Amino acid sequence: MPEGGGASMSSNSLRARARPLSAAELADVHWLRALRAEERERAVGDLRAVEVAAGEILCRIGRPPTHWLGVIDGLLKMSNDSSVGAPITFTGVPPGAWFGEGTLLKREPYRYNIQALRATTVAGLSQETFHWLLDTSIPFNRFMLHQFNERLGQFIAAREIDRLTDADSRVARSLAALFHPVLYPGVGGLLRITQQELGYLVGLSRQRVNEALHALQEKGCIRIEYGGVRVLDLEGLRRHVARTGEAS
DNA sequence: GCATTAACACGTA
DNA sequence: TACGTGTTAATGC
Repeated sequence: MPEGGGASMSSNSLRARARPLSAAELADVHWLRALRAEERERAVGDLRAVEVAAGEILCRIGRPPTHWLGVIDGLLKMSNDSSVGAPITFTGVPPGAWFGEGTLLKREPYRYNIQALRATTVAGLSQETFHWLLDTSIPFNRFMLHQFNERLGQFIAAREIDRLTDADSRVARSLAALFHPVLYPGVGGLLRITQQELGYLVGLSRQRVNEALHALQEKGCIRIEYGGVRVLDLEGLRRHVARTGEAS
């Protein structure tokens, strides 16, 4: 799938496809565990899930948000509007991630597109319940603070990745970011992502990503699997630096 | 020199 | 069959 483009969809059709979450899916909504019983009861009653097809755009720049969103399974990406200028993928959104609170808090339209890179299950909490939790639940606010704090760390890391010139290091650090255990607890040891998708995320060709992955596998940091990457040494990825001089 | 695109073979879901 | 991976060749900055 090329950068940008993809299927169009109204929020109405999303609403029509919404269903309650299964017990297993609810268990994957980690912030629920922090809530008090009555808060959790209301949140669970409000949560809905939708299946988003590959290429579908879940959030479109300029549209008003209606829900706080989380990835149950699959993979999304956050990007700018390709019609405005060069298409830029800002970040991948893996399982376990919850996002969109910024637009809800500011009560402003989306500033990014959120598009499914492949078939993805997305959960949504209505903005009314989101604001109710924000107004009443200290555990929920604590979770939010924690999430913001971790996000800030990711932001700094992203700046650092941008300054790295070595392609292998860029791939390593980008992978490490996607394996963030607090922001993306749903990823586990295996990240389901194709080398093509990783190329869009890092800003490299598929062939160069393939080469970088093999180099990282050689170092024992990861294991390449069909349609994904298993991380064996997260710290090694985070600290990855360009190999200094072979014999010159 | 290094990364990119294009092209192709091959293996897997 | 459709898709993802591994690899090579030609091209560009």
